[in-house]
Amino acid sequence: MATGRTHRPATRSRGIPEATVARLPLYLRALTALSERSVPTVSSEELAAAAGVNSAKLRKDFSYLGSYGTRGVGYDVEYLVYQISRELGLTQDWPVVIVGIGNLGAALANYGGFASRGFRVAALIDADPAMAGKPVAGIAVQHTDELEHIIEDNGVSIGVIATPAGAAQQVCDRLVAAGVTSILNFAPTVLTVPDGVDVRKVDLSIELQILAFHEQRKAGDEGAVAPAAAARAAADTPAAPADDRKGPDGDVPAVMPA
Amino acid sequence: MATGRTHRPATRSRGIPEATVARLPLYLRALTALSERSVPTVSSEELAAAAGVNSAKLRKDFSYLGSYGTRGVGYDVEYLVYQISRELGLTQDWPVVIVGIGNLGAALANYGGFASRGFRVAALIDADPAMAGKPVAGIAVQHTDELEHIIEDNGVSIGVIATPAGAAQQVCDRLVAAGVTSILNFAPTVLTVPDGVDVRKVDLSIELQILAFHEQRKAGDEGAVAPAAAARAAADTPAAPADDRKGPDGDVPAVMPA
DNA sequence: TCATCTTTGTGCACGCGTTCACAAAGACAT
DNA sequence: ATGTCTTTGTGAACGCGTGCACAAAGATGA
Repeated sequence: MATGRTHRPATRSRGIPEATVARLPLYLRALTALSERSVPTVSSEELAAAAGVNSAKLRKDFSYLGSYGTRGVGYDVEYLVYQISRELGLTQDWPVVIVGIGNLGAALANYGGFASRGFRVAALIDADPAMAGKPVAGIAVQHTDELEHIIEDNGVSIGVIATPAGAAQQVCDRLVAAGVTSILNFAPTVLTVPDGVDVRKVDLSIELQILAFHEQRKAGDEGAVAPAAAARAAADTPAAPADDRKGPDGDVPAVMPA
Repeated sequence: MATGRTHRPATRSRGIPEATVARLPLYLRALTALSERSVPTVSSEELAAAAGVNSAKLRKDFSYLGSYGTRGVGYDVEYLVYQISRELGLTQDWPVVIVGIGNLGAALANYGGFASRGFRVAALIDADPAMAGKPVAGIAVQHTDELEHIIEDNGVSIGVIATPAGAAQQVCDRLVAAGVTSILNFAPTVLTVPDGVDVRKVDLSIELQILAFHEQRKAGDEGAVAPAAAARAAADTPAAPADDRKGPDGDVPAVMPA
């Protein structure tokens, strides 16, 4: 099917909106699930529901790819999986290094999402000499001294930073100097990078704070009657030393009291 | 200094743009750092640089809070820390449950970001009976059977899902039924929730795929399709990680509202 | 008191993203 | 072949977020 494609939109690739790019992985996931169930085609309506978005938005997104749906029928699942994978650059193998093998780093190393689609953990790097050689997720941890070496030998262009905040910028600088041009930052810090380097950040505490904002607003709107949460939360609050203390959110937390 | 604050705008709380809310935690972090260094006041320019945003944007953001800067001087650090904390609802203590204590769940439980500002891990929950009673981050893991019990007893309104994708929706349904109205989802699935429940998702594989897209585009721009080879060519600026000073702009926050 | 200087707060314009609504395109049945 | 029915692709309008640029506000000094 879809053999006689005269030519692809090609030049269109340039202008894919950022918001659309951010949704492509979502579509890809839904499509992959359909593919595994051997569903041949899917309508924008169905796929949109599966991806949790608006169908008009989905169609517009696909239109940027030079979408190839069939009116009256829908989209060919396999074909779309291929197109999106290609567009996202997942048809090639991306070696990735993870720096900072603490709890989070180890969790990331073990995360299946890495290996599943186009990504390969090329190395795990940690500053602690005691970690060197220790296997995590089947890969021996290497010392930070090897960083530049590893990046170059493996042609790594994507790095994941899971170090404490205090070390993040320094690690970032070294990664960039060694040739990394895309960074996924889990450390709660603002990273400064030269032009041409992409940084995306994942920050748990920020996400929680945003939720807290909305949660508070809900409680206020409802006159504090909705969930039996607000009332309880206020009354309760055991011990906890003068929480006036805002720890340096950067350093590895010494497990909380309680 | 800046003591005679007469009254606050109060009613303004309603109309804070979502984009602004998402940046408040960023400002708060920068301000907290300043506070620890006992810096009394800060200008929008300085604070913006520390938070990695545009100064005009920052001023506009603060204006939604009914900002209280002093022209010709800047903002009072302590006062602003308090205002933002209050706006985000961090002056109260939010009990949080983490469901799914695998690698990621354990990492989250150990993460200092939780305890540092207004959040308290009320319980760790896992479906594996073998995990029950086992201490993680100083807290004994409880079995899923206790979920509803825990939520109610502790007045929990925020839940974190770190289970495998397959279990996420079911866990989500139970959390919501028990009274949770805000969910932070780490499972790679689209969660369906009733109106009034907020869901924010953190998805590693999506973040990586977005990076891969840009990485591929960089490589393509350079002419060849050599993944890391071309990348290195672009980043051949040797050393000098000193100060390339460039706003980390051009990239959007990691997660957007579902 | 007045002039000058710094920095905030915001009106305005612009661009991006979302959504609606519908014409065009194709499948399918007769 | 022709008509009907389904679903795509997109033009257009709208709303939100961003950044510029400047007037207003207050500090500071003479």
